Amino acid sequence: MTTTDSTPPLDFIRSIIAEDLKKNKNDGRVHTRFPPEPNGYLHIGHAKAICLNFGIAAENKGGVCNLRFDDTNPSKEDIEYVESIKEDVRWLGFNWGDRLFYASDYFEQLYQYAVQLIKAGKAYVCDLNAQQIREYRGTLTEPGKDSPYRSRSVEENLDLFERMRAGEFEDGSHVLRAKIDMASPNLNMRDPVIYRILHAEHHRTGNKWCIYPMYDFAHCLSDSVEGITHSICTLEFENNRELYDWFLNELNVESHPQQIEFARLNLSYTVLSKRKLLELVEEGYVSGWDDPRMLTISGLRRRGYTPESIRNFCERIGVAKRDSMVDIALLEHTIREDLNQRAPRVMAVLDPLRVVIDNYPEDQVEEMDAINNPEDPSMGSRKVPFSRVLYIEREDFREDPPKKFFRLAPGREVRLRYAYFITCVGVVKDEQTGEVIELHCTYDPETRGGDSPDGRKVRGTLHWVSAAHSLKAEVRLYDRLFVKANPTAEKDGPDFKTYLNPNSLEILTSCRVEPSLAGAAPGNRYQFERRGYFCVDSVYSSDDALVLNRTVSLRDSWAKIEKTQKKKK
RNA sequence: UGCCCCGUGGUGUAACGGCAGCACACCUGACUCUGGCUCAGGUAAUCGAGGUUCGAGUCCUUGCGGGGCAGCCA
Repeated sequence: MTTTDSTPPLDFIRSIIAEDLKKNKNDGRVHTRFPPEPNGYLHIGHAKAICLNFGIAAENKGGVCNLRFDDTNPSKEDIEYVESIKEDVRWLGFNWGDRLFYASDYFEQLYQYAVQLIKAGKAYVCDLNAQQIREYRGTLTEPGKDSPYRSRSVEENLDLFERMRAGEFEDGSHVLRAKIDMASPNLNMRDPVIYRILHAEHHRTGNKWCIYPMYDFAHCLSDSVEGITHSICTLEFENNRELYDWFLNELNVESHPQQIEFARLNLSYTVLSKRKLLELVEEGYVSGWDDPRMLTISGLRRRGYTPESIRNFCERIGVAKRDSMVDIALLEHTIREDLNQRAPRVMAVLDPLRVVIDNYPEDQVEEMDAINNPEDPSMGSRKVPFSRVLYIEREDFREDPPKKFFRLAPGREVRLRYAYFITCVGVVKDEQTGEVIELHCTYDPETRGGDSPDGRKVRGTLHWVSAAHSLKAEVRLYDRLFVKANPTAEKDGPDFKTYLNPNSLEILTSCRVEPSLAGAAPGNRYQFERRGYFCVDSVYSSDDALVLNRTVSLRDSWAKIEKTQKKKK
């Protein structure tokens, strides 16, 4: 096949938009919006929506994307959330320019739309309480019945609605409802509530209002007011689309956006619903919204993820209508891929084992040349001090090495990266516990820099630090938050928190890192050679106490070999 | 049980009605001063049954399976 054009295939939403553009629908405009409710922190699922909406705007000439806060329920919302959302969207690399909006900006306008609906005989004030409304709504299989207040006169409705606004009534005593069809097979169309009384202080409008519009009413009209062309939302709003269109048709607005639904993101071994995340925060299972184990944007940021890696992830998972569960391994892949290119390499020993080089001069210190990033020569090199007493990783020594173990063992020679070949000549153990507490080795002075002039090869290369020169550090290792791929799978199963991974956080307090990490700033990212990617924690780390988070481990084929070896036994 | 939506390798996603592709994961091998990276290769999929058609993952019918909807939440 001859490929004349190499444009990547479009997802179904971008295809719709491309078609619209071809037909010059909306005068060729593309205008999207990202409309979070400020009632929690953004997570990786929101990142998908953000990348979609801002991405589509950016891909199309003249396209723009609004940031709009859907703040119609003051009882759940807070200014803390709007600030964090703005920060997160910005951090992800998107810019809403001067297009920052709030549904609360439109409260007066929305009220007038409601009045218009009443005047058209398409809305009425209902005095039924919540319980009664539910009963009158009918069920999935049975039609509902009309509210006794459905036939109030326009005048009476106008009067009542005005008094609702004026604060004459208590919460719950009246609602404004759209007059549609109590027998509709779509429950959303059975005279939905569009305004409720809520004597609550709003984070932006204060006490100006005591009635607030419902989502279905506010959202379509906010979209319309802003001139949105494509209103992209998640699948659970599919049944709301009929209502979305109903309001815009009845009110005869000039701008009628098209609602398009896509499947929200599910990720294995975690939960991604605001309610559940909030539960984890409030009940203390994690340290906060930005706990590095949380798949919130702020958690991922603190964990060491880059915006690029997250955007890349969102691009690769695609957009479709099918319910799916993305493998967390793909997220881990995208951050490894990014950090492999940009993270400076450094040597750090997480679980130190003391090594004495018996034939190395007591007071000698050599500065070894180490490459900062083999993937990027422009990052140069640095000096790493080498001396007689070193630390290596405890797991890099086995007194009785299994098959295919290429690291240090009694009598075996390995390379210390950028330094010398060493051979293990002695093992010192704790007399009580039998634990190995120190190794004695000899080095071959001819192998300085890591190569042997006689062409001798070694199978293993270990990372190390000089005991006297290394810095102490605390390292936090994170594992998946849940032990089950889908902790919420069973409908009537146990609470999702029963599947919490008890070992999702491991704190190592006696780590040793090479001296070049002195003064490392919060947020700095490194590759600890042979261990993984780490970043300086933005909360706990300080000048005199380094704390690093493991973003993700390196791929570890030895761990796989060892695992299959154990299985065979 | 009413209405709406969705079924393509293990996972995610492509394929004007015309050779089922890509990525992750997994398994080999090569290379390597990171058991990393890179490179080469491999295993593996159209939910079932009918129908339309020269030809169906794609269109139609139907069955099965999954998800959503009965907030004065969004």
